[in-house]
Amino acid sequence: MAKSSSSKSKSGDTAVSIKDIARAAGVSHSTVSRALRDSPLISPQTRARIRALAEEMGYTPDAIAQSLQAGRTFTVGVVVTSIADPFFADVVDGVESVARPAGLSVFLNASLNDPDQELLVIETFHRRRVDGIILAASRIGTEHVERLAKIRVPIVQVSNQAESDRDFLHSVAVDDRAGARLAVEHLIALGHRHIGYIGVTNRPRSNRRRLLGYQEALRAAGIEPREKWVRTAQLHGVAPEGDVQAGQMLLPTLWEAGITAVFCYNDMVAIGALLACRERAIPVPEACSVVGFDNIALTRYVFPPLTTVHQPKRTMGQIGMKMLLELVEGREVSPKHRVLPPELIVRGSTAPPGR
Amino acid sequence: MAKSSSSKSKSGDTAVSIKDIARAAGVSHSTVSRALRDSPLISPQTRARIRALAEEMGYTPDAIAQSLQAGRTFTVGVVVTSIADPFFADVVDGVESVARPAGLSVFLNASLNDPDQELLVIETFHRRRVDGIILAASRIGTEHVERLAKIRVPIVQVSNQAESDRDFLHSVAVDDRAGARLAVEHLIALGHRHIGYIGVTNRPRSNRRRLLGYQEALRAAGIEPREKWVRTAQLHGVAPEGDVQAGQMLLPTLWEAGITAVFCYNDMVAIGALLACRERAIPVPEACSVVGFDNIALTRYVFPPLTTVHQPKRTMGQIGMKMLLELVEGREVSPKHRVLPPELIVRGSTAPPGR
DNA sequence: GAGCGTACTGCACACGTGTGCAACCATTAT
DNA sequence: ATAATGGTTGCACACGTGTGCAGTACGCTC
Repeated sequence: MAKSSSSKSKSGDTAVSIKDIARAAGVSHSTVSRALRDSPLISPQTRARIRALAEEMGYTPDAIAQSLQAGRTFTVGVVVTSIADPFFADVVDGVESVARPAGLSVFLNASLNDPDQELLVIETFHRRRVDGIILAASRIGTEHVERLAKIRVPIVQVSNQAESDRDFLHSVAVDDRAGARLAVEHLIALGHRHIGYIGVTNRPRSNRRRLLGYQEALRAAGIEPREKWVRTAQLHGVAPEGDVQAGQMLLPTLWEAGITAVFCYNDMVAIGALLACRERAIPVPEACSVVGFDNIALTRYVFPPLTTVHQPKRTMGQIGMKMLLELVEGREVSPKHRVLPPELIVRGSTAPPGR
Repeated sequence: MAKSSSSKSKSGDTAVSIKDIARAAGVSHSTVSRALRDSPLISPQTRARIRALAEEMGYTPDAIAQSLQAGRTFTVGVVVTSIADPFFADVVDGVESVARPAGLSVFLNASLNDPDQELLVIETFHRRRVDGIILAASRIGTEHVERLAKIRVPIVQVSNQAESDRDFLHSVAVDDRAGARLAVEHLIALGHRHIGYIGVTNRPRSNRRRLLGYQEALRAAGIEPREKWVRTAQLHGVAPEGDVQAGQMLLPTLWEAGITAVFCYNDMVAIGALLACRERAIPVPEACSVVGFDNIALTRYVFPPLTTVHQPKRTMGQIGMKMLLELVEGREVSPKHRVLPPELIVRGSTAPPGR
């Protein structure tokens, strides 16, 4: 049996098609197609016979041909800035965990945080006729969004970084302002009055919102924000490398400006701040409290464990993919923009001021 | 101009095809096809006219139809155990960095470290007629490898975990034994004589090889390995979560067995060991040295920074993808199995014994 | 002006799958 | 015995692209 099947499959270099099965069974390829798709038009006997034959000949349906005829490919494209970024690794993991059981395969590509590259990748997805696209941390601004509109494909953005609320775009993101407020209110509750913020420029939207939340929390507590408490790193590349350096380089100036606590754009920046404190022998959290954002796995393993604002990264990927599934099926999705609540995670890097 | 093009593209819900262009230009679709592919058969004037028309109508070639006719899809499939695992994130990043410029799109799927799931994903890739497959940390053993052989697709394994050196399989991996020896020799050179090993069961091949290198290094220094110095965690799920717990739970028994240093299967296990030491107030590295494996980004940010064995993860992904490119083009690749040298990275978690 | 060559274009088929419609066969009812 | 009915099956086309081959038109040469 194994011998006969192997000798049969060896007959051609290309895979067996329904035509091959049809020839072997002495029927037309239409009959084979219907038999394999459980059409009621086919008699049970021939169906069984053909299915057995297909099994024996090692038939695997050609998804390319099926896509061409059906007008759907059952694929989605995902664009991230960097695959190695732990934030997006979690998001993609969530996306994949929903897409795979739904029968959709996912194309993954990196944009390297470059809008031109991002458009190029999207163009490739369009050529491949993906059924939908997920853009993570998209930099596509108002100037290029028209090109997206021409592609008649559902698009869901996750943590998008450009301000262009066009009607055909859907999105899921965490409430950055609320998250920042949580972090800063926590520090204020501990007794801090001199609180800094370390930001970045290459994720403009979330950075601005977190800065806004930071300022709101200060004002709500009767503290007037000071310019010298805020430092922003000019970054252009992809995330993980530069972020740590940013925190490491910018903390000292804030420290000299008299802060007793610092809220950082994200966890990697906070790690950099932690390293800077260690270099300068500033005890954390005794002399300086540090708060991050994102709650990546790393935060549990550094010392002291990092107090941070949790983003449900995997869940965001799952929700985004579920929204996309709905859109692909032609259903309306509402609300078009999902904003998830952040959550404060208190660990060891924050304490009352001790200066 | 923008108006005319939008009105034209609005005419149908489906994308414009070369037939639409042909109709608009008053030629046959063959002429359009040739014009767009720069065939010398087409006169420069008609070529220019057709290209302009295609541009104006917003034509994007249908990769599905091209794949069907060409018999190639210009796609590759990548299977990893978990996308969220930082090790594979780096590998996939390397794969993608080679595939994208080469015009190949990559399908990414998770196997969750389950051989059945892995075969299922491979089956999907086969249905989609990918040109090649990359298997990371594959668990496909000798029993299932025959099913792979029937798929006439080039396969490259990265850090494969099953022993089945079949002729059609290519691979790239780091030299686990040499890496383990580097780590243990480093500890011995520091003066340690009581050295433990914490292993895992769900990555059997590399675990066995690292254990072997550990034992070899001990014997080469005249130290007889003791059974109580070796502990192995029974794990089944995906990596990042369990590994830390494994290190955390197994270090104490080794400590009580009198070790002054421990070599861990990988960095996450080592992090767990670090956490256990902190819980028990065992100073690292003064009382207990800790060495990891992989050199993931995390190791630079924990305290103390982790001494570890570097694996060129991104490079491994790139080399694997380059091998696959060669195979896809029909060229022979030699050697079939690339074994890369590891590198010892000395940081702050190792020091002379102080007990 | 006939013959020839060159430059260009269209016809028809291929790739693998799915499906509307017609045709066939067998069984049953009249 | 003939017609009607219902159950199966095949023909032919579609999806979008690429290409071998035949065919057309034109210009050149003898």
